[in-house]
Amino acid sequence: MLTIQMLRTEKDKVVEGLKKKNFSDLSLVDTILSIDEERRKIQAENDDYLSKINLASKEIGKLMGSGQKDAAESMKQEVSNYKEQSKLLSDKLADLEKQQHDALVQLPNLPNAIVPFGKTPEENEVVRSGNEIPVLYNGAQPHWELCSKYNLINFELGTKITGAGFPVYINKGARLQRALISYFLDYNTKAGYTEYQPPYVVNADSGYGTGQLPDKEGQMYHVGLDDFYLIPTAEVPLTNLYRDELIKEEELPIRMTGYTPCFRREAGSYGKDVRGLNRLHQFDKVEIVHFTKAEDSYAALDAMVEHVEKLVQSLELPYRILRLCGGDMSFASALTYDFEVYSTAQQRWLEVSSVSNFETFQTNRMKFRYKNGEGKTQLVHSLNGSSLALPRILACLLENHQTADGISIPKVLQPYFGSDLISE
RNA sequence: GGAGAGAUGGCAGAGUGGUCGAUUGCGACGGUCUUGAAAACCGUUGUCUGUAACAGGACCGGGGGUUCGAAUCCCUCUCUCUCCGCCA
Repeated sequence: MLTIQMLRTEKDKVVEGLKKKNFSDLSLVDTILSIDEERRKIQAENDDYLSKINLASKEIGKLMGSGQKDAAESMKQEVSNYKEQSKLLSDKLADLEKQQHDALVQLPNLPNAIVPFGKTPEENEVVRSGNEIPVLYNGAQPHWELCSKYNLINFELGTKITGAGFPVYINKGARLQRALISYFLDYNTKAGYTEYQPPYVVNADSGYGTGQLPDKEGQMYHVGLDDFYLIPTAEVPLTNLYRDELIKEEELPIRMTGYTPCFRREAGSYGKDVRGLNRLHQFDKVEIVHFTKAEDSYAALDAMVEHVEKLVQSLELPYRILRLCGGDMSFASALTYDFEVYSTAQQRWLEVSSVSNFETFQTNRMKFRYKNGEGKTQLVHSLNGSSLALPRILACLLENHQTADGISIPKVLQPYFGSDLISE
């Protein structure tokens, strides 16, 4: 969430940013500021009463000690008056604090200056693209046909044991997926990311920390008996590792990578969007998370984009990188680059990674801070990205690398997969 | 799952109703001494809120209560440790 200090000192900038993000309820800013003003006024009044109570209590202690019971009794009477006043004010204060917080979390992050104006995905900017779109042989098929032709993934079996959107990977399909995960993790750790295996289930505090809760509650699977949530992405457990931490400047930057399954309810999706591997309720993903000092986060974002780009390039898939426009960006992001690979048989672009700088939006809510050289505490900047989401990569590998003889495996994967071809 | 013990500042660890936001040690930072370093000695060293700046206020795992006054007493939740049981 945005800091109240920013709203107070840079209101115009905030409003301008919210407009770019197509946030409609701009009056919320004034509402928050007036709550804040009231809140501070009440707090000052209440603190004054508390101060009087503290002083009087010390005085009573002294009076009791010197045997002046009558004087002590009359002061007790005085204190109880103060306490009544203070009780009223502190109830009001708690209410105002809650109002302010509830309103503040509704404001999205402000977009960076280079974020394009726009409302829809069509207005995203293509930054660059790479690898040629292949010309497929006559008789090429979409990936779901290839999955059953080579017995790689069985969608019906998943439907039987769980439901739609939970595919079963079999034989070479399972092996290819495992090869991709190992390759991605090795690629990330070689670049300096530390590998983590976090829990796949998190508590509500973690959900709040990264912003899935309260608004996107319906997107996560909830384990009611224990009040846990299945993670929708490794970003949630990895980023929350540093919730409520205060670290030294020298500990930054922190770079983490982790492979996890991801669980998403995807309520309301339908049609060609969910065909085959396009959109699933459970899928695998390797994530990278980066924490930096404030002044380093945009250089870190560029480095992450370049890192993911080289990874996609190495898979020999046609791709493009988009800079998302204000209206298409996520709630928490200040700047996002999406990676899409081209699904040649479906003739559409599929998103396989989204790399974002959240600046202090997540860390403010999480209270993740560091002490800078001058001994001042500052909010850490957080960034994350996928590297990469598995199913759509798998789909595009199958479709783009299919030949009449079978599916050829990109060079970088061959050591992990153990072969250069999937054939019947 | 059963029984017991515990949770205090970056870490260790005192503190069982008032002068405790908290003894002390370690660590860290600054200084003296030294050619330099170590040692020794002196000093500083939590977070949040609030203010123009002071002041003021809150915080001893979370929440609630008793009291004029709570780290200290009571209730409750969470977590950790020890023993027993079960188990990949």
